[in-house]
Amino acid sequence: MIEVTLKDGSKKSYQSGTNVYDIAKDISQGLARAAVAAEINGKVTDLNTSLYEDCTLNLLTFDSEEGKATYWHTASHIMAQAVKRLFPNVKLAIGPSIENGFYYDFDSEKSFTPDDLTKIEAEMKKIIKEDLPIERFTLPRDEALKLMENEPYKIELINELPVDAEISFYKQGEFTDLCSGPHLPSTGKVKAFKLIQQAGAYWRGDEKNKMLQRIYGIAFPKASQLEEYLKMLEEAEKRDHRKLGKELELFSFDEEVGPGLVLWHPKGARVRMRIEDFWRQEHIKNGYDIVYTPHIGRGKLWETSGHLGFYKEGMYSAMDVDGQDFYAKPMNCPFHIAIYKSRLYSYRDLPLRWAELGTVYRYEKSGTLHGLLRVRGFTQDDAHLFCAPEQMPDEIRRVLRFCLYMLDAFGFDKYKIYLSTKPKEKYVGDDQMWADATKALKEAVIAEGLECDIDEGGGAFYGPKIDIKIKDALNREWQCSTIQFDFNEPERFDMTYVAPDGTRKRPYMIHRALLGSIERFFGVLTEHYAGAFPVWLAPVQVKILPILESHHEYANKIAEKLQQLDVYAEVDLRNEKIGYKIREARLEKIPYMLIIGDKEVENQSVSVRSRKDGDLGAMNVDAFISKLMEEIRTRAN
RNA sequence: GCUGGUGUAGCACAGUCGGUAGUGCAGCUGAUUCGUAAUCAGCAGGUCGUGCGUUCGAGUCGCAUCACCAGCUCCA
Repeated sequence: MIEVTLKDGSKKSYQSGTNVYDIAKDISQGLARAAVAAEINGKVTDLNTSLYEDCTLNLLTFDSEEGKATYWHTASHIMAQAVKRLFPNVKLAIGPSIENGFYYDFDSEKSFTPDDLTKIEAEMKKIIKEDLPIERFTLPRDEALKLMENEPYKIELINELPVDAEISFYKQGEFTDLCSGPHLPSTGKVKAFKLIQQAGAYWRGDEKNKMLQRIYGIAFPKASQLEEYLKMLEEAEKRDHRKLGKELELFSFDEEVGPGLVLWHPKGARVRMRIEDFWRQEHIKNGYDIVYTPHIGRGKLWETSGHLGFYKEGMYSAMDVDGQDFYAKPMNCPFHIAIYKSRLYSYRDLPLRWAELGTVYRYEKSGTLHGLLRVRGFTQDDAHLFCAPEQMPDEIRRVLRFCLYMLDAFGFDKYKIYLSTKPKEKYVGDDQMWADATKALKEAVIAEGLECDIDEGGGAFYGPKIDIKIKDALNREWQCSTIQFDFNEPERFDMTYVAPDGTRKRPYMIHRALLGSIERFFGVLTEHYAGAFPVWLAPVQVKILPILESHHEYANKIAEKLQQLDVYAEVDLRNEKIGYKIREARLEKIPYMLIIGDKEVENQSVSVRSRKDGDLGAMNVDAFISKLMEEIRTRAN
């Protein structure tokens, strides 16, 4: 007999060799039905694992992260089995679970059409109905290779497994796949599923490799959960900044102007100006100076900076100016360095913090453009910090704190921080510099009580960096803030400062963007607020709705008063019913509506309707104004 | 750039078997003078993304191209 300790701490005895699934049934039929995998002594494994020793056992349901992963992984195997049945010549690559569902990559002569996906779905339903038991087995390497002799990608994977690795397979009916598991006990466990889309994907994510056919899917234990998920996607679509940008007249693209080139409409520009005004104010408060630099620069500059060597594919081709090459800037740094180089700086002048809302142009592959989130011309909220080595750790902490303050001001409380360290091969600067800089970055993150993912070797060749990514409506991460060391350019431009001992020393240079690019930031911000910007950012902050023509004069007077206070106020003078005007103002997501009728004119008051709380009743005009101004001043969310 | 999909009025969409285009909203005009999410009527609006081809005839079929959408790769 063995003793099994359950999650709640209770212990039960079973015959050695008892299957986990049977234990689940012994605990309760409901649990057995809901269980998808088991955690034995902390290790996630199949439900039909037999136990031979005392252990702790935790039964995982779909609700757990591991449970979902197992469920989706099995769904991907079912899909692969269906594809193999329908298209026997297709070769299998890999098919993992992902954050939202699963995919499987196939090497197929033809790509799958939407029609094929329907057929595959039908075949999957059959496989689920067959309720094939899923069995795990292991093989020694030579036998494993023999078994997979017709699957070249699997051969490649087996050959790369460490010598001592256990090579496991999962078999369901006629279908066997190399897989470490775990899996559901049988195919019938998968209930509701849907194949979402087909897409091309390079083998191992490398552009140089063959493009495979990937099919994405999602699965749930209940049909209602699938429906809910699909509904959630629909809801997310409503928050899409591209859709809102059109509806709220914030920005547009024009085919004739060119892809990835943003046209900011008056309403979008109003929001942008508020962002930029705030940004400028805060930079001045934080010890920055503002600089302005040109949009193009001589070829020589980009040669010195190294951009023509390392970043050429991101730059637009040269324009001829009096027989010389000039390039549109993909980055602002060489110009800021040029300002630095215009005179001699002493250690007493450091640190220097120079910021610019610098508009840059970068060539992005056509397939990567995405609304405001990836464009070809954008304005970075750029700054460069030049400091002495001993000032560096302090500067990093400062800039990180500033960064978090900015994100917080815009209501972002969920983001992910990545720390990228020295690349394995190509890099500049000595190891000590890299170590110091990386340490400073890491300590700054820790000092702020935050966590970060380490992207080992993911730094640029010129220095380590911290990136902060924010998620869009569909949960996709977009890099906004970035703090990057640069060991390259100070060297290339031979930047120096005079040290206390009179010698020339090389300053540390740090690139940083807090919002990233105004375009991208505005895009994620729009999705974050679902277009309902807080009062301080709203393109129309107050809309005044007179009921009758006789109220127009008073309404205009209030609008004027608000405009004098730098408030975006509009009056709806149309000959429409009040309900209609309110409906439109609501669709425009305007934070405050002032309804003006006989009563208001008589009492010199306004009836306030807020976007958030509805009808607030009548209010003295000055009382409303001070409430509004306070909300703007505090940038209430 | 690659794989697949989409492109019809300002916006959201319909358009059968190939027979020269419709609906709703918005717009304009008129009527309506009204208190917290849509008053009524009339009018106007389109080289069906663009080009070439097949056909007696193309929004519809084929090819090319541009743009957009999802994903891959890349990145603020």
